[in-house]
Amino acid sequence: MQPSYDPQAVEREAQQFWEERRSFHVEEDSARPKFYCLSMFPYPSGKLHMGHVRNYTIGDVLTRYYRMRGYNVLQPMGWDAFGLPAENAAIANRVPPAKWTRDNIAYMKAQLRSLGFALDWERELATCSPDYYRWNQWLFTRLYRKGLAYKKTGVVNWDPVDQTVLANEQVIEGRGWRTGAPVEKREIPMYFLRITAYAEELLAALDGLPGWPEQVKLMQKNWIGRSEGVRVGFPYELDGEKRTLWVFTTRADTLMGTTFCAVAAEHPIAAFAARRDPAIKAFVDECKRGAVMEAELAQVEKQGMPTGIFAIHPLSGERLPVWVANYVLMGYGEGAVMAVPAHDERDYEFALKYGLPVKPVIRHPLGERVDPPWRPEYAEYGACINSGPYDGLAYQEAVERIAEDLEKRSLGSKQVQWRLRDWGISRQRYWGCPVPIVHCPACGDVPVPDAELPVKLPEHLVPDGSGNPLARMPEFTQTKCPACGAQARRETDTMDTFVDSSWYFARFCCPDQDRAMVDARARYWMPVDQYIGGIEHAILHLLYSRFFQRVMRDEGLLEVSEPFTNLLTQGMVLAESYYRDANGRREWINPADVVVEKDGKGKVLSAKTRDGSEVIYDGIGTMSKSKNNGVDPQALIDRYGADTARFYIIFASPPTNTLEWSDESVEGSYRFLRRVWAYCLKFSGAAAAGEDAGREVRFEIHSVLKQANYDLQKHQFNTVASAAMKILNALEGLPAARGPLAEEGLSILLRLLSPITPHLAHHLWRALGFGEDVMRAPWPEPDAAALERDEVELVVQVNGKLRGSIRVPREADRGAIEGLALANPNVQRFVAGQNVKKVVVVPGRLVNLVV
RNA sequence: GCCGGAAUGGCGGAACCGGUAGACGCAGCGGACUCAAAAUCCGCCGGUGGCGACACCAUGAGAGUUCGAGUCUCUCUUCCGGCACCA
Repeated sequence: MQPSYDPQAVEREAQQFWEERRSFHVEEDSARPKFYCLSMFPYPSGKLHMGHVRNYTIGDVLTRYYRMRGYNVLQPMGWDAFGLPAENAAIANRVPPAKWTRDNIAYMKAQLRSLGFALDWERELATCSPDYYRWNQWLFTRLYRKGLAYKKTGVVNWDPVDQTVLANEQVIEGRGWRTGAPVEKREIPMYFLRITAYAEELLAALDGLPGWPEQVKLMQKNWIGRSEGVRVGFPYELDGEKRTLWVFTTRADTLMGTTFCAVAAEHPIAAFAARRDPAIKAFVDECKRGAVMEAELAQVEKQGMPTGIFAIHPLSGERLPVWVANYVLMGYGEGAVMAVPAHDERDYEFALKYGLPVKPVIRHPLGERVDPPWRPEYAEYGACINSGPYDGLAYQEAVERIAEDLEKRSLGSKQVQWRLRDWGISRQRYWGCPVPIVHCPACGDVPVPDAELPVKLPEHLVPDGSGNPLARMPEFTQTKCPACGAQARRETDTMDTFVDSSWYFARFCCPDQDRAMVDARARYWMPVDQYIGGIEHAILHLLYSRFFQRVMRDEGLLEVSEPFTNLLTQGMVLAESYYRDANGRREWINPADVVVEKDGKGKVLSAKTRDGSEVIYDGIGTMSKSKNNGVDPQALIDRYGADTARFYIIFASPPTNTLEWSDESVEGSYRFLRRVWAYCLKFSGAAAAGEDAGREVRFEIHSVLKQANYDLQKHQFNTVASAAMKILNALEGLPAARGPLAEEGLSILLRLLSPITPHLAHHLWRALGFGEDVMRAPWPEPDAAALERDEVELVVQVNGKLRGSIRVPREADRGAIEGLALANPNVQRFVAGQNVKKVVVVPGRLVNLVV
């Protein structure tokens, strides 16, 4: 053995060993249980960031652990390679997105290799490859023919100066990121996938996912948003023509309290009113300005205008004014609401602002009156009042009766409403998968036939920020109609990159299949047994993938309905940020360049740059370019090696928590690995002693191992790293450097470490002669005999407060325990002269005397 | 605004079913080794009081359930993630 730990040499040697043996290549094998372990594939943004390293380290720990437990483990890797950043880079550097993307992939792949992940690189795929995206196109044409893909208008952010559609991310405070021009909403034709057709199933099936975190299931449930209510029609007249204004409500019991109706700015009534009244037109135009983000819309001040149109209450016959209001969303329900100010907070605020009547119709916990300010009790359920024939009815009954009465008049019925909207997949961008449609003047929209797929994206174009360069390329746009052969124009929109990532996990099972989207191998590997990725994907990506899995199932491509059996959502990686004032602007200083001074207790006194100028601490937050607080994983690997990086990331925090970066703790992890090396060195050089003392040490090692195995099941890997430290501490306490117990303990330690620090464990396992390949050794299990004890320690409490402890034989009965507890001198002090009313004995833990 | 989380020493975290709060590590302090430094090793390390045995306080804040609450219930505060075109 080398006298000191040289991570670079150890890692080079281990990686070479694995590569020569194709250690991570797997095939279908019916003799062993399969385990498909998948981490979310990266967007090739340039270089790995710490979040990637964390994600893939967690996945790798699981992969290596399951391998050692005897599973046939698939862990693949690929590239989510289409997307906006490549176009931004193209605009900035005048490089084609294809080249930029492929260069990034090459660099990041080398980084992933240097981290020693047990990845089957023979399955690598990139979504920007025609071999991959042709199956997006193929599936799209199937869905189009089934009506599960269709065209309608959708709303986009429009930059009037660049004449370009902007992503939400490109809208900064309501303005275009490059032009600074106020962004407008614009309606354009787009293709949609009918995810709502699967809403019911996507919701119901959440109950069958015990391996998913409750919080994610709850978020998806709320996102899908099933609500039962009543669709209500309010008749009105426009230019003498009879029409009905439809609304949806979950509170039909409050229908008699409706004092006005409100419609979204995009609603036909608003459009009509705007045509005859310039003031309304100005207001509607104002509502249509600004970006499409819901978070922004929900926070603007509630505003509205009367349209001058009146609708008739379907039951009372009252004339109700119809308003346009900015808080009504066109995308949800009917784009119109019945307003019941007495029992809805938003309606109440609006009514108060514009002097509209408030009519209480529910007896709420505070009584029958509704007086300002708004109280949440006003919205609670209660018996109907001021509601004519419905007076006295409770919620459920009132809804039934009102729905019946509406149905008799053909002005409503009970209905289920979903919050989930169909998925608009058209993007007016270049670097994406072309939508395989041809527009023919005679035949309309014609899907591209299978034989002509893929519709290849030309790779040499360089976008400039205005419009889609594909649209300016006649070689691409001009084509023949596949149906009639006439001159036709090819669609230039590309697909949302979420389409690419909604089925890549199935393609990893058979990436070389060129005749079908997936084959029988996908039926062997799917579903993914363990999926690992950021919590930020809890809704969109995971819901789209569940949708695609079902679509592919219904196409006969896959058997199972759920793509991911178990889900682990990792926390974000955070870092401190520092800035100094540079002429009124904040100049962000990378934490690596900041020297922090602390007081005797470790509290931060001051922070300075290396050249001595004072900087201001801005707290802890996600690593971002804007705050210049990113820690480059490469610097870490170069300095300490991959194993230290991996160990630190696992040790610092449980996988689901945020991880706060600390350079000092990295140093501590490195120190531990050096200690492991030093101990092994001492062990290898020592003569074997016959016996080493230590029933206690053996008990310690095996109980730590037992706990570590339990923690692995729970995916609490930080305490597994702690367990490795505890075992080393225990071994270092042994009198002899080498003996049977040292040997046993070391073999446990190295196997326990091997999923976390695989290179080090690989090297030491071989160097100490335990075997050829630690990955092929069985996972260590605690020895029941080592865990047996004759005596146990019990804590003694008086009235729940700790007063002492006693040692009792393992088999001691209640009476004996009670006697020993009372005999304890300190316990006596607190019990003396008082009646013991009750004695609680928790076996193996404590005795509580209640006096 | 709506939906979902989180909060424990100076710091990251541990505490399995409601049963010894602070495992393991970082930082800090003291010491050994050294000409010196680094590295390494040993000891201390939530707060207050006490020579000490020990006592009291303490898991974001406030209430509640319980023999016993970091853990369960309610209210609140702060921070984080998502909100459909960032991925």
